[in-house]
Amino acid sequence: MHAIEGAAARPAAPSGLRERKKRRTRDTLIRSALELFARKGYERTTVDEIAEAAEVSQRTFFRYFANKEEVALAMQTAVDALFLATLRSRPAAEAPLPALRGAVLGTWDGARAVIEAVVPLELHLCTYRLIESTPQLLAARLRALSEVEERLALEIARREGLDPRADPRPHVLVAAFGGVMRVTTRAWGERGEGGLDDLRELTVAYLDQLGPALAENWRA
Amino acid sequence: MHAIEGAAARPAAPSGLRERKKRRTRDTLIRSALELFARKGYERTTVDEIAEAAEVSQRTFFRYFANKEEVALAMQTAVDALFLATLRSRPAAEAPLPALRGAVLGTWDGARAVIEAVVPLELHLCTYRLIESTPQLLAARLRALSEVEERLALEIARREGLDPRADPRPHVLVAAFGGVMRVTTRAWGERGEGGLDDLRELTVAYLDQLGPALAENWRA
DNA sequence: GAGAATTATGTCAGTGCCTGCCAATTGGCC
DNA sequence: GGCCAATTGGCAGGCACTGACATAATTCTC
Repeated sequence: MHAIEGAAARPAAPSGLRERKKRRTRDTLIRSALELFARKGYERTTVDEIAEAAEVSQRTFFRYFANKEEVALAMQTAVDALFLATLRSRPAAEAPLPALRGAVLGTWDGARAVIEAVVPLELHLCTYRLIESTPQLLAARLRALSEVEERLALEIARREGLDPRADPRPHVLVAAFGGVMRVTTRAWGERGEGGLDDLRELTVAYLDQLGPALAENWRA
Repeated sequence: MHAIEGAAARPAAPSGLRERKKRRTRDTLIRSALELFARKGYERTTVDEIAEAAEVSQRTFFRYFANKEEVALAMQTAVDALFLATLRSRPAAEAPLPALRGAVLGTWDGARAVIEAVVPLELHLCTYRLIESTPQLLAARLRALSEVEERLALEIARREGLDPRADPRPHVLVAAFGGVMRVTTRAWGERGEGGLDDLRELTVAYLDQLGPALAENWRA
């Protein structure tokens, strides 16, 4: 095991006993961690507790996750990979912003399956709010998002046949888009309740405000 | 001392011997830390070394800064406060986006003075790149920026007489603006060399791409 | 199917960040 | 000088994380 592999890593999964066992251990670690985090909070949960709940040693935990943050953000990372894959599958004729918008809306369906294969959906929604309310986790999440944005920008540049070093538009577009997505997630989290459908709805509403917000006169 | 106070905290600084000594200790800690970080890298510098260089105990270090990240980002925090103050001093008639743009450009001048009162400008520029290249610092910086953005959004809402809970435009605008600012800083850092003037120039160039990047057809 | 090669896991010791606690020192004020 | 309040230092300890080595489990090879 060199690094954490995306959900769709290799074309044909080796799927020996070893691989399946590793996947099970990893999933168990994630589930144990998210449950403990939801119950006692992130900072009040020690890695030792997570390892014990998953019935492995602390050292093994750190062989699966580089740090405590990584296990907390594991499902978000999986969804990020799905989002990127969805964008790549968009028709080449589509303009950049509609492609991003379409990809984000198209991701929710697949995301549900990816998540529920590991943890209950309810627990994942709890984690969203946990991240927003835990400074250290929010910081780590924002950093991960900035890496996603970088890859999105490269993909947009590729689609448009541009050199991302020469033309700032891919990075600028993705930065603006990413900013709106974060604000959306945050606003959704603050609303307290609400499921994935509400988040989807809010996403549309906020993205539609991007044009008007940049307009000179808001009173028009 | 309850918390870190902005550069312009109280109307009349008490300025007793005690206060001056505290400020000197704090500035010395920042300078010592940034020098060590620039020389040996962030992770390879221990808090003990910083404290020793500033001739205080480790315990005292943690009375001035909540953690190691905070001292690394101290100057950026000061500039953030200046930026917010600059925005507040903008004419009320100005539209949101021009006000943000004007504030960011107007901040550079004052920033130079604020910085050089504590550390050499050159060292501060080094720190910018250090942050970009140190995962933990970048994460902390992004989180701090998201807090700044929240306050910016509230200020924009106030200027426009809007309820930020009801109208998403302040948050959406600031998120897009903040995203572009981060991309700008990043691009500037990757260019290797370049001073504050280059950053200012790049800021203008990137902000001007915001409209075009959101347009449907980039080939027009 | 037995042994060899590979890989995952456990144990242990150690470093560094950070905190609570209490004693000692220092500055402010009469 | 002498009292009060604030600052500081030292110490013990918890927790995140890492390197090194031994052990146990798979997979490979014949």
